Amino acid sequence: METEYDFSSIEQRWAKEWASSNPWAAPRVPDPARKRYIVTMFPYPSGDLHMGHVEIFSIHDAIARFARMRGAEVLSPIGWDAFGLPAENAAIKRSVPPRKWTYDNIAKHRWSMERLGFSFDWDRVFYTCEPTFYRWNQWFFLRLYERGLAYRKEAAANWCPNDKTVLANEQVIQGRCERCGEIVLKRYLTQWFFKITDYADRLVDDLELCTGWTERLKTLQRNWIGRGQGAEVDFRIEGRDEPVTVFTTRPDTLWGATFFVLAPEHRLAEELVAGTPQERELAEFRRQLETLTEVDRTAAERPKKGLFLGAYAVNPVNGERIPVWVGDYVLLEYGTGAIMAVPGHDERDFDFARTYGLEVRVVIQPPGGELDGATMTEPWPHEGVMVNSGEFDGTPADRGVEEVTRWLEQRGIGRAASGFRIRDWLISRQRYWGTPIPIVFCDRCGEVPVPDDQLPVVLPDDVDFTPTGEISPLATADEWVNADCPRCGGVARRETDTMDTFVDSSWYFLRYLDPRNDDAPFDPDVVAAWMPIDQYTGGITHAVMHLIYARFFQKVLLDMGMVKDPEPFPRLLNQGMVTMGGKSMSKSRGNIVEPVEAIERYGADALRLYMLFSGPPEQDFDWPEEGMTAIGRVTFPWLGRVWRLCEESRATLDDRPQQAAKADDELRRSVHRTIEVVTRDFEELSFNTAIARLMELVNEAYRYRSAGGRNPRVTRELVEALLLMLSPMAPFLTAELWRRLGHEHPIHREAWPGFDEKLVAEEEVTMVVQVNGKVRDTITVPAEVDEREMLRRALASPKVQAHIDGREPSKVVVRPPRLISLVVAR
RNA sequence: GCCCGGGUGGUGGAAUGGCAUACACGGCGGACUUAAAAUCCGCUGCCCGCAAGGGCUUGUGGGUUCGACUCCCACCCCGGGCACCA
Repeated sequence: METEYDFSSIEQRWAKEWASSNPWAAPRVPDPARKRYIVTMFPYPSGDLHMGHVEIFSIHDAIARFARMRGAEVLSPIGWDAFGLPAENAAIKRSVPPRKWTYDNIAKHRWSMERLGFSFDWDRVFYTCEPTFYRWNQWFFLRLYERGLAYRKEAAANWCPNDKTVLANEQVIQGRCERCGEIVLKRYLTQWFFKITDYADRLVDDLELCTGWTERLKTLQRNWIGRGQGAEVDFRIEGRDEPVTVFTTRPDTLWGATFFVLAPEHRLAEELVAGTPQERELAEFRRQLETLTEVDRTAAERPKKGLFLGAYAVNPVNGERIPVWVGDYVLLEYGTGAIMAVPGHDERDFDFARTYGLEVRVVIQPPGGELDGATMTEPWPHEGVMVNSGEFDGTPADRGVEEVTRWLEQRGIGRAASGFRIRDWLISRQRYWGTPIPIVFCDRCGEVPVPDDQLPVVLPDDVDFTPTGEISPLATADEWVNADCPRCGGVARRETDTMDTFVDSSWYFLRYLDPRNDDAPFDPDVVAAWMPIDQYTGGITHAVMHLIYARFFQKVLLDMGMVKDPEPFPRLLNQGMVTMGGKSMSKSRGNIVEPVEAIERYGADALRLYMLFSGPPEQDFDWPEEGMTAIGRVTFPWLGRVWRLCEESRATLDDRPQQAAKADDELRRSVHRTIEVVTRDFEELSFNTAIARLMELVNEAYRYRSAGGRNPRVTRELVEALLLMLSPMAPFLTAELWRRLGHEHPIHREAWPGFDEKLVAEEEVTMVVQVNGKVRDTITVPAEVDEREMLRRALASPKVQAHIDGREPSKVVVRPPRLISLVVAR
């Protein structure tokens, strides 16, 4: 027997054994009834792991290990999201090639993961910066291209002057670069997009299938996609043949449209003014807008500016002639870039109308109100009854929306439609360390996709990757850029932008299932056997980036017939952030806490347990200033208690008599009750309470021993159940003690303990007696006590008598066997 | 402005409408020790009281109920998302 818990040598020995044998390899194809695919968002390798990683991997690993013990065939893979900006930035700063920097960090990550005992299937590891992975990014790009889902266009793009690349909308947070915080500028560039807007409806609708998502996350995604339901209406412009369509969520207010507004950048605007006195004014108007950043242009209090174009539109519902303006509050990218303005019932149109002296007309009267367009000081954007609207007068506005839409459809001048806030996904990046886009530009054939059999387009190694902001670094690699046109064999140049790294993370979880496939991204049959992911874990920070892109990808693959599930991760646990002083840990803030010190001082088990015990997984965890010493006060001493309990039980396992004392019996009951509750805690991913229950059990075992309890069979049962339940959270200590108990079979292959129903059922319970809603006494009663007996015992209590004071209860509520509530008149 | 999430001891946190404050940290006391550490055993929401006991308490105010941290209504505060999106 060893009284000293020598965590360091124990953990290092087991870590070494596991690293060399990969005990957690999963089968290629699982038994469908028993499969559990459990994935945690793969890390980006900058530096070592930090405490956020430790928390999420500890949660993930507890889930995986628990599932295995319950008889599931578990796949718990890991890989690295290895392309991306930080590698380049670090490389520029220290003149180390990005590849080397990345691989060095992956080595650190892997060492820490093994040292922390995470039970990943190491046979399936891959890095996204390897051609064997990214060639399939290129392959998918070509499939999207064939379907018209990947396209190139000139548009105003978000440009980060610090990172010298464009960004997707999702990577711009309040006008600033998600990565570096720099204010984002607008630049007109020709860029590649994925047509995620084609899937916007499905991305909203299928949130219904994400049953294991929090409301919070679903709201985030709904807000981001921003679906507005309404109608499209066709307006004729005087002197032009083809109509102009507008989008509105309020077709019921159509009769109140008193002018028509185009986005300043709208093509139609320049066509309308061509050759008129307004031509120069419009050019000037546009020039002034261009100097504004997105932040300034959308600033809330900025007064609206507009310009009358001298043209007129015709309102299709009443034939009225209304002036056409451009207005800086109308966005080209939303809806059709053109609106019907209803100043009586829209905040922005009202402001604009008052600024330029345009007519305000009331077509919705609020209940009891008598609005007057000439004198009202604010619009009425709420419900009411339609007026001045021809045959619809008297219709309530909410019903009017539907009825007018139907009416428009019958006349062929409008139709039901949705507008979306989400924009197509801009995937081009003017940086080096990413997947080359498999397109060449031929002088004769133009834009030509690289044929499948010429993939991968390998990222060249010796490139000056310093971003200049003018051209992509790859453009300087002449030898690489110059290529033969796949179509005509003539002179051509490669596309020099690389793909957003979120392309990699949009399907990496499918590659784990067939990681060495050289003929296809994956075998659809293998994927069908493992998918969908049974439990996904990761941070909330990816709510509108990774988690939307990956869902989009999955739906494209569904349409291609490559996968069978509409949603990749119907069950998702968003663990909270690990912060310090309320701020998220980041390199630039210098508040990153790495796990090495904790592992050295207290061990991996103590650290893992500490992260799990600190609160529910989805809650943020503020790492305390004295976090290190907290581990030394909270979980480390308790592991010592477990150690001593088990080792001492081994020393006294032999010669004691085995009479069934009452204390022995009680302890056995506690063991079985703990198994019942802890099992439920694991199922609900409530690891903090699971640990609390195990602590209680250990406390009870100590009390039993200090009261002289020594029954070897009871002690053994307790110790074994304790180790089994603790093993998913503290794998090293439990593996060691399990072996010391004499087991040949490793604990991680043991079955999760079951409990005896008869032992869990209680013989005696504490009955609570309430008088007028207040607890006045607690009485121990047999579990099968009946209502009459409960009343008899309650009334026999002197404490209860003191409060009812001889009066007859006017009402008695009995909830056998735990509660009786008496009501007496005061 | 719209939409989510949250508010419980000194601290992290626990509670299918049924003993609020489990478990743990911290604090206080005791045992062991020449002593300290480690370990083991107790006590620890607030107020009144010598005590027995009583009163109060889950952001605030109301409501439903025999009974509310939990359900309903209104409000306050904190965190997050969206926001000139027609």
